[in-house]
Amino acid sequence: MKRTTIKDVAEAAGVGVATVSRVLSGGSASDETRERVLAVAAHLDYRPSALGRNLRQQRTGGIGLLLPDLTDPLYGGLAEGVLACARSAGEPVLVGSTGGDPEQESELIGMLLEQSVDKVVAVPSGDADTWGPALRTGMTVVFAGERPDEPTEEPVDDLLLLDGLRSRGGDLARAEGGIPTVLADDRSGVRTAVRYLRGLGHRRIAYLGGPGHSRRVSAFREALGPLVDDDLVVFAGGTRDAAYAAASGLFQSRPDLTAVLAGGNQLGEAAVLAARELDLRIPRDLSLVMYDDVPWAELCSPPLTVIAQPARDLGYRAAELVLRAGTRRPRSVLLPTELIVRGSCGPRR
Amino acid sequence: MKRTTIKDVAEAAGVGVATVSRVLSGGSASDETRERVLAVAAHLDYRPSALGRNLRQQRTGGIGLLLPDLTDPLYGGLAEGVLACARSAGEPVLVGSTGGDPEQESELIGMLLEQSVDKVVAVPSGDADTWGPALRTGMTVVFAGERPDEPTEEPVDDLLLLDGLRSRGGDLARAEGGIPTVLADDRSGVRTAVRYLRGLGHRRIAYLGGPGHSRRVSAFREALGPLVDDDLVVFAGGTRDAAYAAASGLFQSRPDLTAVLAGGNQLGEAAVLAARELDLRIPRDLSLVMYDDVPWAELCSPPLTVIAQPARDLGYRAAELVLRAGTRRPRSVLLPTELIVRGSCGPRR
DNA sequence: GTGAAAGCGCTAACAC
DNA sequence: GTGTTAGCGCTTTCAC
Repeated sequence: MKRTTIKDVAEAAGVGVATVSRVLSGGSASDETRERVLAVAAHLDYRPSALGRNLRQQRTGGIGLLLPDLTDPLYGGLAEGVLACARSAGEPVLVGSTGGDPEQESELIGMLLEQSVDKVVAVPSGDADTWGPALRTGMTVVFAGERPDEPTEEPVDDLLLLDGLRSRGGDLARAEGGIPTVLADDRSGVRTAVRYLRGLGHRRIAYLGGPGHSRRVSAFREALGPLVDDDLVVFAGGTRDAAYAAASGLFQSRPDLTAVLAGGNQLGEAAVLAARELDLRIPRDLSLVMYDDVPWAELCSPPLTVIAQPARDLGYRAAELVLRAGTRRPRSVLLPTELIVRGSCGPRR
Repeated sequence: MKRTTIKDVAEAAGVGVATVSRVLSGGSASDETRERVLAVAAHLDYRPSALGRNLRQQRTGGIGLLLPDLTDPLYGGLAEGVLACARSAGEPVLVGSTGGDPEQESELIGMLLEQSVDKVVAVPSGDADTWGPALRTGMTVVFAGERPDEPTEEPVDDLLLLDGLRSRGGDLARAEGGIPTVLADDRSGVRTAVRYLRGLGHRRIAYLGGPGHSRRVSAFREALGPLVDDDLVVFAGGTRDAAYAAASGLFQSRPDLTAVLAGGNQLGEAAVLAARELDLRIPRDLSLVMYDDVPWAELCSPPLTVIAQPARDLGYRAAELVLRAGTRRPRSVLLPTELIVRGSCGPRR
């Protein structure tokens, strides 16, 4: 099963390969030639080989997408966004699932490098060490949805708010070693949620977090101010089991808490399950706000009050950024979150 | 930012390029040379370019993955399976999301062709027409999770049951124009569910289906026998809205039905929502069995009784098949389903 | 306007 | 055991 090459087309059309190449990439050629070439190409069902082109041009085109887990609807949505953008640009997308493990992430970066993929959108799991090699090779990378935890998390508003609603000082790029990032506005999302909870009378509010939540946590601390109780800020590993264990442990050790903010949908799931197991009624005994407006939040009983992030947009914008890089100087972007009030929060009992 | 090539390594190691190539692909070389080459390669952080190799070898390697929607946890799980298998084989994966639209599917196939990807795993949306071009070009394709509807659906057990539990006559490959397929055992899954429902006393059982459900429907009809009521078998398009409309319409037009089998998790979601809207209590007024054991099924109230398909395995096995093709003669595979009884079904009232 | 030819990074013959 | 060389399919000078 031999593939039709540019040479075949050239021969069949009685022209040189260069002419075919020109015609197909919109270069100049006499109308007559162009027509003939096009006809022949169509007739032979010719498809230019991306392999040959890319090798020649020293750039693969195509964008890599690395994320922790395709099973999580948040990342699924983000992936859909990336795919949508890539498709409209005619670029193929190479995906890898890291399981939240920096080591696997590192391996996958290696694989992308090997494939000469030089544009990557990632929901990062590793830190600077993991991404160093990629950057050093000249990869264009854009982080989406999350960014690596930083040793010292300074409470600086260093992002450019989307739509120019508000321009903030500085540039995230610097802080990130030059990696543009598309994030949901966690600070505002968390603040809104905390205010809502406080408005309901809650004072003992817990944060149930996962890996990479330093920004959310700092926003949480900031929003809660002097009310923070460090024992009420707990972190779970990346797995469902770890999340459940953390939630269950938290609820058992601190029966005095009256509200929880779950930093992600898997954590929310764990919280619901753990609460049910311990016979804590939501929202009577415990108010719950969950990050991510996944479809089941509405089906849950009671329907869950959530902080919605624009999953798909996160991916779309990141892909845009990575494709535009070089043309436009990439800037980080903050996308708005929304508090969707449903039925999982009640007044402090 | 120039990439290190095999030539650089060769020069730095004082050997020819062929030697480097040999050493790196495990060919023969003297211990001394091998060591030196390896050392130099490591030192230069050399990564062989897949581009060069693939062009030379006339096969891209890498597998394409086409599915309707990454947002659906079923497909997410399937994708994870494919990725896991591909990774252990060191193959990159190119994904495309078709939105269930044959036209987009067709375009994406074209893109894969252009990339010289010759192995693809797909949850197909289109039919023989859509996949013809791919096959004609010599692509190895394996369908997973679903297969194109066939004009005449004959109730023949033409699949090889997994684990040799039971060997069935014939070979799906023929019926599918030679395309091996990895499916969940819908016949048995549906039969089990229907029996369960009938055991509970239900007689007016509806099937809420989506695109590509011909196998499930025929299994449903078979399991229900003379009890089938054609008005109780309804189909929705691929969107959430369509699913909701279908569910709502069904419930309103046929208040006499007492049980529903939703043929997919989005349909199940729609059914729960529509029932709630119409103030039908589950399971008191209406018993529900849903296809796919998604995480939220357990969080729903009441927790949903489901037919679980091994999403991840579906993908993993399909990837295995597509990678092994050529070596082993590909055979279609049926994976078992499981009825997980939770709280969404009750006795006929 | 068009063709010939170089060469992208790699592997597989083929010589030595 | 190792080096030389010829392409894989394509784009891109550079002559004509």
